[in-house]
Amino acid sequence: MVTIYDIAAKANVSAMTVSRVINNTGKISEKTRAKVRRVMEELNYVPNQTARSLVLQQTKLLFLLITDIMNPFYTTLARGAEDAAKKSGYRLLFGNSDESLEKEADYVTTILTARVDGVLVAPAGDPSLPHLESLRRHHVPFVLLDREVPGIECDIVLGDSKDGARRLVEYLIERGHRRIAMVNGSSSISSARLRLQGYQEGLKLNDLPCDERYVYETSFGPLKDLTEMEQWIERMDPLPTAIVAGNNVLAIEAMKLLRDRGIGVPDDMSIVCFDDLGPYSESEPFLTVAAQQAYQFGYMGMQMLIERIDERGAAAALPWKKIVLPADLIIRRSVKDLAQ
Amino acid sequence: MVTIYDIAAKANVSAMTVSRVINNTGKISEKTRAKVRRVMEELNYVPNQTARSLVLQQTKLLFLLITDIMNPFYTTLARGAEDAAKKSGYRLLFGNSDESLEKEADYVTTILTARVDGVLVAPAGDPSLPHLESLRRHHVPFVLLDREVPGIECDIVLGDSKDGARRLVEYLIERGHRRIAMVNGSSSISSARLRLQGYQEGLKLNDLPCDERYVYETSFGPLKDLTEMEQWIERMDPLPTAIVAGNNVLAIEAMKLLRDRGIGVPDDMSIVCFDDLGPYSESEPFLTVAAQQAYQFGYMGMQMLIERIDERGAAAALPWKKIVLPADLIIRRSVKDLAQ
DNA sequence: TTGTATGCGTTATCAA
DNA sequence: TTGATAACGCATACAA
Repeated sequence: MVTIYDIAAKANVSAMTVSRVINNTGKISEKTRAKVRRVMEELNYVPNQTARSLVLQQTKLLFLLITDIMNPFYTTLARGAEDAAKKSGYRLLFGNSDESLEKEADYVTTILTARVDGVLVAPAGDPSLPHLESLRRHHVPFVLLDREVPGIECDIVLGDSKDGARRLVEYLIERGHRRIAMVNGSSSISSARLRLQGYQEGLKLNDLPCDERYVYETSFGPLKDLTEMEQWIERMDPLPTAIVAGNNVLAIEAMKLLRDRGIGVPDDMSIVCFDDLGPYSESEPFLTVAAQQAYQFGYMGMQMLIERIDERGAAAALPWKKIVLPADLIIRRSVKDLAQ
Repeated sequence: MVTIYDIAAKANVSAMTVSRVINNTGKISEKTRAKVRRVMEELNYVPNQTARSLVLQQTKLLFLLITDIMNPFYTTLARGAEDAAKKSGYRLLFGNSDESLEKEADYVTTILTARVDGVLVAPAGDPSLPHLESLRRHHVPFVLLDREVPGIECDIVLGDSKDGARRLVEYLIERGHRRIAMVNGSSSISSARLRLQGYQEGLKLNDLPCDERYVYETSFGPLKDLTEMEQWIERMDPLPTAIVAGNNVLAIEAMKLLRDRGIGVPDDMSIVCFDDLGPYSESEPFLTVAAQQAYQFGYMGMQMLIERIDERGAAAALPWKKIVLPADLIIRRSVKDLAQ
């Protein structure tokens, strides 16, 4: 490996002079600067970030941990985070926890040992608490995305899940739907809980009963086994006329199951969901969604994180910030108007 | 930061003893081992990978560079790479070049300075050559994915693009299509070139003319501006009865444009494409595709990479390996049978 | 404007 | 079975 000493020797200067040229610090004569530069090019020198990090105690590396790399919500969010990080001269690394606490724990280890300067985390759920405490204990600044974790105070970017879910339900009710079911993510996830609350609130505000057989709880993540959801659909009698899905993945999976049973959307069943579908949002049946501002989640979260890092060591710590982004109701064609 | 010396002091041993406990090397009495372990827990010690990498000259970190994090082909591939890396005790970091040479160059810098042990690269295209040469010059083992780059010899996992494209065309011809257009990625990308060749070959084998006005070249990546593609569609006279898309992104975008002009799929226009759509493969209109084994790309590529890393320093270097994975033709419902 | 000495946290080597 | 010392590649503080 070519080191700063190799450059120094070949350029007839000290290692320090080379270091100064690399970092543009101190005063260097143009002549030596040019000479050093030339030798660096010749030898294809690349500074060893490992050594640099060791002495500087910072890596200029940020980390984004998402829970489902197959979900357009998170990939769009990743693009936002990427752009914001780049703008501030940080590099960004990704990790994918797959909604698994175990993998999340693994990534926390990576993060800790890699000594990244900060982390953007979409936690797997409430049980992620020890992972976050671990980050906190080791003074790794982090910003939470999309999900709150009871027991930890921190900067966070959230969507207005309750409001969004309520609006989805009200939209359905306005179109004459009375039997509205919900398929949702795990209740150990704050956003899932809020979406359920919003759903229930929407029903109550319109004097509709909350039949718990119409609510099915599973995982937001990549679903391996759909037989349970299938059974749920079969058990519902009478069938609902509409289903609210807690996120886009669930909506897609539910639609597949319905289709397999000859139940078409929107003719035989209406479906709405949280989160848009990225590039696939305009595939039939043009799902009506409460679209979260995925890109902004990443972009604003990253800004908060970098702010937090830059102000590290400041006399008074800033109070924790919480950004709540509204969801946009995008009306497409997955809902049948029963009121006509 | 808690260091190995803090542990050593509190446990009344030397730093070396602590190091041995951490790494399970050398002979340690059970008593001291237990004592050291206890102190480590107490102080929440996490080894500093930065320091460790500096002395060991290896990071146990692998890198996966993809070109489009929004594309299910790459996210599925990423899952495969992740699984294979984990199996061998490596950690995996992701980067997203967005089909941009500039961002790719940036990530190469990250890779070089971060001293990762190896890289899986889906190159942006032929102009990626200098980036790969840079990796080679710095002895960073790498495996190419999905695209060849003329001028560099290395391990690589490819799809059989030419064969897949030809089969897509032949499928269309069998169903009575005669005017078949193609929208494709940049000709600076090997897989795009091969898909074009496969398309042309399919036509020629069936004595159909290759009208160059029926071929439109753009980018595989996130498309910002669709006006050019729109103009291409308008210019074609007569309209083709079918379009072959060089990848899934292009198929989706083309479909949107067609739909906006009132041209329905498959009734007014048939569409097929390379690459499946992940979770959205069963959205209407159920695209017929030449599905690549995305997960296998990642999994096998990662295996080759790790093999290469493990055998570094071996007397005789292994010859370069090339894996070509066939594409599976998945028939769904985006093609109209004109032959009936 | 340039150079010397030192330390970042860890492990390899050799000695005890 | 344990410990002292040096080294990994770089930047800070101070000296020249």
